[in-house]
Amino acid sequence: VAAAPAGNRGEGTLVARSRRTTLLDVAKQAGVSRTTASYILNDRTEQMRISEETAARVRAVMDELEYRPNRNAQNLRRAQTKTIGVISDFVASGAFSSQLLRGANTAARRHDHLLMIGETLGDPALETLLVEELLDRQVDGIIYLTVSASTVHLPDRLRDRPTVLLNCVDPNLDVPAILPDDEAGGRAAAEHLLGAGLRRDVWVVGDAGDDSAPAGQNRIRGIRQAFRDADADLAGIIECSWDVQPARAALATWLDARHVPSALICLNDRVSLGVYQALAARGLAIPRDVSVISFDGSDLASWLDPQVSSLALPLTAMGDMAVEVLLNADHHAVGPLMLPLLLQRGGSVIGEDS
Amino acid sequence: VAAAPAGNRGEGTLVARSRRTTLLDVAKQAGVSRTTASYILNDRTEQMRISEETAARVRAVMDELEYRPNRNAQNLRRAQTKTIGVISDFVASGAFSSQLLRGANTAARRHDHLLMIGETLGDPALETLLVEELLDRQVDGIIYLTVSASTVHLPDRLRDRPTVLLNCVDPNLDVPAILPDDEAGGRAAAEHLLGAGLRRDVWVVGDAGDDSAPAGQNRIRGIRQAFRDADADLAGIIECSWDVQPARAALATWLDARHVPSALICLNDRVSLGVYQALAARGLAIPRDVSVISFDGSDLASWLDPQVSSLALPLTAMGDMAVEVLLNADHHAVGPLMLPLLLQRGGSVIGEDS
DNA sequence: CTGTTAGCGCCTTCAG
DNA sequence: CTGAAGGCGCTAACAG
Repeated sequence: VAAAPAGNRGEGTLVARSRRTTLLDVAKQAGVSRTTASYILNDRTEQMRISEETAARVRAVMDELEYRPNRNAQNLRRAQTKTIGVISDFVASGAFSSQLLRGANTAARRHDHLLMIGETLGDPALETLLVEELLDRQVDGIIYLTVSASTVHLPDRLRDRPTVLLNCVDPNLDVPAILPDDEAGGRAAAEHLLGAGLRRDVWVVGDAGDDSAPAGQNRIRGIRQAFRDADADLAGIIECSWDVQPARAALATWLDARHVPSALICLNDRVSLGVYQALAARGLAIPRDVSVISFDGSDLASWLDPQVSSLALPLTAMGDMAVEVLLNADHHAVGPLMLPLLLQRGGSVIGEDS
Repeated sequence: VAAAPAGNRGEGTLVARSRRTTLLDVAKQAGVSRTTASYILNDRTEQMRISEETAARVRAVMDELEYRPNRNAQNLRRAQTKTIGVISDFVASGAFSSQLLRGANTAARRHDHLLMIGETLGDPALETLLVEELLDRQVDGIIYLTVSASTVHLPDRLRDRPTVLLNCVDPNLDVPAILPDDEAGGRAAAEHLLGAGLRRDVWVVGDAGDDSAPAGQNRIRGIRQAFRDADADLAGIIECSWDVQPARAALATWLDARHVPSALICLNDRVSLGVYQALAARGLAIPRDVSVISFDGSDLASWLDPQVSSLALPLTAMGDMAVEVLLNADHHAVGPLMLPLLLQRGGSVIGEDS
């Protein structure tokens, strides 16, 4: 017995787990043919006119034996894996991508799929590698997700595979893409202020960004539209990058040089935090002295005091839709699909009851 | 020819993608046997005494034909998949789990593995289902990750599979677990204050939590130890749950009833934000009037003004280590493995230069 | 180094 | 409903 081990693991590095029960085992145990068992396993009893009782019997045996089909065998045979690949630049960038993932995950579950993720960390070489890897594994489709830059260049290998862009677009719009409707969001934000009677001396905080990240431009365009439609005037833009410290600093110097505005539209929630800090340092109260409205609808929005009203990105819905589009192969419906931002009310706009 | 289609897609729903090049194609093209090609593919040329030149030739053909091995076939044959399953309760809960995932992901890459993730949303039924699903797919191991409760009951199906617990432990400590060393972190936090001469009137903000989430207890224990060792006294604990509003409210009422403390130890960064808000409302300056130190080292810590000094959880390192332990099958090294928290300096403690 | 043979577990004709 | 047969693409043992 002591000498046995060397012999019985002749199968290279193969794990010696006790052989799993196979479909043949089930068939034998139930006294039917492997063929029949297979049909029952795949719920194709009707086509083959298999009686309900034998089907039931076989299923009982499957339960009893705790039979589980070998996914790898199925995969090999069917050349598909009930798996969706996700290529993402930064999975770890906060709740942002996480929520997209959650949406995708639950939708995938609905269709009996699982997600396989690869994080590229913005490295093109790593991206190529991960795409290959995913394709090798015969994923049924790929979701290309990005958090930072919104305009991307889709890897060639994906051109002829089922692919959906999530939170980004490709210059040649020949692939379905799921995006937030920032322009409509901008309109909604502005209309919310206008509805509260804030028609003048309203400023945007944050810069428009460049073409590769058009969210800012779109939001601002929507804001301008709404003001124009209401015959009101957007006072201007206080330029700063979209983060806490820059916003804090920019608003502080701006307040030194100017006056107290009636309302501020912050291009994201982090900017809002900076704005809150700068206003607090001046002893200005929100919303009594200044109203604030924001974008993103992240946790941070609800942490501010008072909570900032924010147009929430439909992240989970976007992730969800990405999977649906991918699996329903509505590849005819190419081009961007825009989901609306939803106003998440806080108490940062005058007249609001939080 | 017009009648052909009905016949040639007899293979059910099988996708009709032009047949990929197979290992046999490569072998033929290179004028060697399939066997040889296989050995070369798997870098086992030495064992089989295959000449360098034929190996090179075959590899050249592989490149030329853009040959990629069929992972499903390999998987079936080898009964392993170079894939790691991740079971997580809430992937979408902020940067927290995301960073764990990032660490795991890069480590997996190092070993040529990919991650497959299942989010249970805290639902036991869904958890069971996902575990089955992952096991069906023959993942080489599973990382069981949790964000909320730290003490979990590992699904039975995982007992006899390679498994690593990430950020949690199982009551029967028979499975490797990766955890942050909160007690040492607590000591470090306290020592940082003590080193700044803050020896009295130091309060903890946040409650200890229950046994299922021992982070609070551990941090507090560490804090007490350090104070005891320094012959100083921890003044007490201001109880509140670990979130912004509760902390803000608790500290506000506490300040009403008491006095201005010399320093506050916040049990996480969200509590710090609440504390900052309450102090600001009283016109108290940080760190001039009150010093603050915190735990987690999240983005939020760097957003505060001044940045709060925080003991950062080693999240990516934890994710990384989880994969390493899993793949190196150091399953002998069972029981918890604790990684240290690192002080991330802000400017919230008196005498610190931010 | 080659060729053969065998099989991983499953799915799908096709002829009973 | 059955049984036989073929094959997905790759790996491995074995006898040349």
